[in-house]
Amino acid sequence: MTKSEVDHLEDGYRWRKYGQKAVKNSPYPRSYYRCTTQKCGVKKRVERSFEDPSTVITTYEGQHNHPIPATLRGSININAAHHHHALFSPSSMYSSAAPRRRRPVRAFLRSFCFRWLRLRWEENDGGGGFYSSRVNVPQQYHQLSADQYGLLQDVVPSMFFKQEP
DNA sequence: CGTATTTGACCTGCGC
DNA sequence: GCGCAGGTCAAATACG
Repeated sequence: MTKSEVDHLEDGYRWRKYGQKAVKNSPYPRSYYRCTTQKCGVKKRVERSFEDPSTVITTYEGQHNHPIPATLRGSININAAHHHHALFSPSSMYSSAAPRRRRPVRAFLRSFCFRWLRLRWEENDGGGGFYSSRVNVPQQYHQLSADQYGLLQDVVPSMFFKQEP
């Protein structure tokens, strides 16, 4: 979920739109995209929240079997960082004070973890919020820079979501 | 021209 | 079955 004026957020990959449908009980349509890289079956859905029209909901399905296209590497979403602030997106990897300076991934993960925990806490209904209070960032990710967001996207959810019995 | 998007038709699963 | 909702196809269209 991302606060954004624009519907389609730059995430480092190339997408081709293949459908759009009306969503019941919502004035906003849902768009369907496929990754344009051959043999990569990743899809995503994009829709605007009808409870909170200032946020867009992007749902990814599958895992990319290829790196981020070279033409987009290193220039992800720098401009968009001024217009919206994602809970977890490439734009949130750049500090607002110095948008063009990349933050180390480990620092980014810490701040993301904090925001994520706070959000879960705020919306806690007593039933479903599972979380870990500690984040162990695998060693191999310490040296990654923000332009390797695609790799992070694959590992971050498994680091943060801890299912409790 | 080649490539991406638009958009109504089509398909599929599900509840009744 | 039937109707609805979600998901996909593909011909037409737009656009560089």
